[in-house]
Amino acid sequence: MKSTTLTRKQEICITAARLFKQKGYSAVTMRDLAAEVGVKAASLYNHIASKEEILNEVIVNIAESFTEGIQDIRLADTKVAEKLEAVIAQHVHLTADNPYGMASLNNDWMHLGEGKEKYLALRSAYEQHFREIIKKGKAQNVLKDIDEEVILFSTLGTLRNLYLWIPKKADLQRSKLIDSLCETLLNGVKTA
Amino acid sequence: MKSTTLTRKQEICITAARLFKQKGYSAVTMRDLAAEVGVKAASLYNHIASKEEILNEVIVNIAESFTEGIQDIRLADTKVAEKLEAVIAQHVHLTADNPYGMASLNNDWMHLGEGKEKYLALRSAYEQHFREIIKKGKAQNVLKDIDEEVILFSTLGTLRNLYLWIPKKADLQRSKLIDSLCETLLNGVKTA
DNA sequence: AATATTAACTAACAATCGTTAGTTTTACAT
DNA sequence: ATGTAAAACTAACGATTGTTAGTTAATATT
Repeated sequence: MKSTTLTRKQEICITAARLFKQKGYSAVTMRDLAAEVGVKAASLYNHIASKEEILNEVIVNIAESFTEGIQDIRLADTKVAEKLEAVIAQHVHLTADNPYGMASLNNDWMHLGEGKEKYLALRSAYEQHFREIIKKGKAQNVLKDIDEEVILFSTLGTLRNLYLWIPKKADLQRSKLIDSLCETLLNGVKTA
Repeated sequence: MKSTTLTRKQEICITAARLFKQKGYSAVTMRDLAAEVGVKAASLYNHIASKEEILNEVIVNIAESFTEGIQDIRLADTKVAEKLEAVIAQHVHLTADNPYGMASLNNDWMHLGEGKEKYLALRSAYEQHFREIIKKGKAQNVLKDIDEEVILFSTLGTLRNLYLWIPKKADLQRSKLIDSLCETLLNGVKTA
């Protein structure tokens, strides 16, 4: 049943993600969501099992993309510098493709029910892959001798916030953004 | 009535901030908060006017500290490089002093009522001060010719996420953290 | 000791929450 | 045209929400 037209379920989840970004999961009611979809609240349950399932749908798919992506990057036969650039590029692409979902992933994951453990495992795995790339970079003297955790969370902090301002700068081309971010994050903002 | 012992109102707001970080403003009920304070829900209203007032109390004070601080930094008679380091240091200090409040400020500001405009004004002012420092840095060739907005939001992205991992790395000394962050954010992570 | 104030309590309110049941409409295959 | 399945609807449920009213216990002031 693959097609270019969206399933009603997909439409519900996409609309939900947009509302979740605006007000957070807990503040979005099924009646809010239904109104935005153009339907009564009860009708949503012809397509989804629960509010929580929507959140699962929104979050877990993205989390899987991120973790699978960085695993591929880590295992690829490339230099550390390229890996880091690839990680940045992946963040830009996945965020630009789904900025609303990224908001839920960042802010509403704690409201996941049965899927929470899976999400947390994916996040841990993601961070671990990232850490290993950084370790390798330090071992090869490609990266400075700065605390690994500082490098990790500093970089990740910027990348995890992309969802907040990518939508506001829609004019900025992805490739330009990726280049600027690589320069900023890897080489710094100060002149030599 | 200044003293080292906390007002009950302060105790409520501090407890609330901690819960807000865990579950978000909307998901924290007055009964949750009351239980954590060790009191019945109705008793909270002897000290606060509404749930919303608590959020105001938590957020607006911090926002004022940030904006006043960066204004001072911008207007001070210092070099741009020092200003940037001061901004980073301010973020570390204010976040370490109140990581829970920072979570609310980042994630729950949209639930402010009457105080929302004030918050948004403070945030805009903050970003504008930051932008001006960056502009000056570029004009003086202290900063590279990278898109101002990329520099601004990249740096701010990292700093705004400090609340997430400062509590997890309580052992890391503030001065060490500030140094590492300055190096990472300003000079980058790659070796020359 | 008597009084006034602060802050706790119980009980309940109207509103809203996610969700279910039962019914009617829509759309498509025969 | 007819039958079937998908998806909409109305109505309502029990639970929970923020908050108020009224009362009692504790604390401070005179």
